[in-house]
Amino acid sequence: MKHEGDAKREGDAKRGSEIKRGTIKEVAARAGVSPATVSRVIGGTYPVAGSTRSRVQRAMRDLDYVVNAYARALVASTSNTVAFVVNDITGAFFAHIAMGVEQQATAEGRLCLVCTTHGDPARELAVINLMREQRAEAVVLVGGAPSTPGYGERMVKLARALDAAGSRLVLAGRPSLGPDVPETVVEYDNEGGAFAMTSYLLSLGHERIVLLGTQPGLSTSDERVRGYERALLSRGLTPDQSLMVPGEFSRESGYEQTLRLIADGVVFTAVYAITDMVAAGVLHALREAGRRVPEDVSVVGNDDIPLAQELYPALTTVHIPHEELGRTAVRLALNRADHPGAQQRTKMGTHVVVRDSAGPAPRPA
Amino acid sequence: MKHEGDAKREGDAKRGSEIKRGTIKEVAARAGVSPATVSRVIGGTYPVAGSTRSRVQRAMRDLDYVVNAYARALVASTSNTVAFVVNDITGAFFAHIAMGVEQQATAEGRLCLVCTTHGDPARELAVINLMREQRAEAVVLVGGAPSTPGYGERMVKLARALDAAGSRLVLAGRPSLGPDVPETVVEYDNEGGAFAMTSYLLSLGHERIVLLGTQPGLSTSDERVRGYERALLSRGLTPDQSLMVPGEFSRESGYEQTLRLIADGVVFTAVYAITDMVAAGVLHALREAGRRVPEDVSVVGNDDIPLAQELYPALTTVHIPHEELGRTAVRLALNRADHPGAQQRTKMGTHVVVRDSAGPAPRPA
DNA sequence: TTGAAAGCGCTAACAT
DNA sequence: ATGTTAGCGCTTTCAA
Repeated sequence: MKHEGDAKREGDAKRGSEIKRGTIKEVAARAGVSPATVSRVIGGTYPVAGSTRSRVQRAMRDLDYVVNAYARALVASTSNTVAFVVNDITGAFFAHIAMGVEQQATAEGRLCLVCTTHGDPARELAVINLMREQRAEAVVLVGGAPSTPGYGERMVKLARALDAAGSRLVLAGRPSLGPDVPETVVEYDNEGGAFAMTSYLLSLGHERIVLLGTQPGLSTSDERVRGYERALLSRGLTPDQSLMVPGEFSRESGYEQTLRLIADGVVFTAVYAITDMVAAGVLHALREAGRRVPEDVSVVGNDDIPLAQELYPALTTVHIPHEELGRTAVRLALNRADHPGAQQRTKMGTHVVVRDSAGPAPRPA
Repeated sequence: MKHEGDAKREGDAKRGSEIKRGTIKEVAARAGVSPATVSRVIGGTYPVAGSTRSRVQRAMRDLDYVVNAYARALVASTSNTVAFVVNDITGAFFAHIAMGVEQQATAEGRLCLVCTTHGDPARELAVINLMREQRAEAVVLVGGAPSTPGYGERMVKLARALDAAGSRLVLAGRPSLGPDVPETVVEYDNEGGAFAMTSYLLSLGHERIVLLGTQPGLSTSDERVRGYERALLSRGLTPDQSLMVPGEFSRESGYEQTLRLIADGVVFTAVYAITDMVAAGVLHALREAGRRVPEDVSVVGNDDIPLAQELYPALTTVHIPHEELGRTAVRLALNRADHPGAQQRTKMGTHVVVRDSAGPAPRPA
């Protein structure tokens, strides 16, 4: 009905022309052939006489014809579409993975659907169903997973449903749902990165290292916490709960929590911000508080988003191969039919990138 | 054929089950009603007896049924899809506009298709055609337009083609194609922002202001150049070609061009970087060269991406209402049928955000 | 090499 | 309130 309205109004404005979407039939009529022949010309995968072909092509050009992707998808029962679901396109972390996803999808001749969830698990589930309606060939979930009760089971169900329909659930940067779930997962070594980073700080002589911005229940956060604790323990240190401070993955949170730590008189010589964005806030707060980085306090981050290089001092952080991760995820998912034996679960490496924001622990005054 | 292969392999793995996508017919059979009734239950816009309704809903749940968006779109001849075409999702500038687009599209019940062009006009044209196939309700082009010869005409053709098919070409942050083109354009006041920023620097006593990163032919760049020149002229100053240096919209370019200026011995007291990213490079180069900001040199940017606040010193820049722009673009495009009189061309305001990177011009030594 | 016809899954008249 | 029928635009047997 909406389109009726459309047509009428536009009709008034432009001497009675209806909304016309050229169809294969019209092309056929104009070229004096049957629709089937036009279809064959379009498909290109079937013998058509040269003269007929050019007549048809001519007609298509004259009518400025474009195929109807829906009609085609309906009969082909494949959509050439990859969907990706992201927390927030705006964040550099997500954006770079998304970039990889889009690149690979395009390279494989697919279109990309995006949806954002803003961290809402319910919305995530809803969105995946939308993608199911769209018959997306793969649904890529980007970034850390919540672990609210019941969430896991529902995801498993969705994974199976997608699988049954010939589609695929892809987890990029989040943990597997279980051993028997039909899924493609590409993780990165969160725990290893956190372990390496914490070890690095320890090797610089730091012992009271704040881990800032933990979010219990979020996979990304939990894994980093584990790496941090493991590094401490392996040096014979006991993780101090008062040094592990929860917070959001945001600049503001980093800023506020740091000010609070200082106000509370907590003693520390290094801050491991759980995210580069958080680190940005930490740096800001320390500067305001008159503490020098890295002379008085060392600050490190995690993710190695482009911002890390721009911060002052340039941020030492854990590098994650964002784009590569996105590309791999899509590649695995789309080619699984052709390589039945191929591994559908991969973990990519991470490593510490040393810049200027961390230095030796200051001597106790 | 690809799916045949799929099915066979999966079949081998999982005791002979075919790929099955539940259809409305199966639901109907299970509920003991006709397909039409199921359709009515789904649509919800038609009277159905309570008992029948619940039987149908039961069947849908049992079969884990989801509608086929393609079949639906085919008959409804509307896709519920908005496409957006972007240079590079990774850039904060694009990402924030994209965010606005996605938000509004979602709010209006549409799905989002994304494509990236990486600045290639040919690819842009190709992508728009893809969107035409997808019958997207609106195709949103985000960011500055190239002005290669012939490009304009082809865009006009596409705008008309989309219009004829009931779709809409939307230009977000790029100039109109012409007065009689069926398009929705939401610009922002590029020239005004550049004028205001340049005036601000002039008012601080700067006279030799470098404009760094111009790209002749790119709409965004050209407009900013105009604003810069107009501000100078209105103070009786003549724009000095040697102070307008071309470059890419990137950090690296800002860095290199600044070093080159210094090496060449060009005299200046302020740098107006055409983009915040460029400004980041400028700051870096100046720091390396031992020039203090803002004491020795003032630096300002344009766009007000989040990075601007993180830079040290925090960057004075021109604010652009990115998300608002994206939202407005989609809103106008989707609601044009309901508000036939509504303006389809808008220009949003920009303004200078004063932070710490610009100060009074230094006294000549 | 080409055409005719069937049908993909759904909705929307038109009947009942 | 529900069922029947006829397509939407395309691809794909099956014939010719």
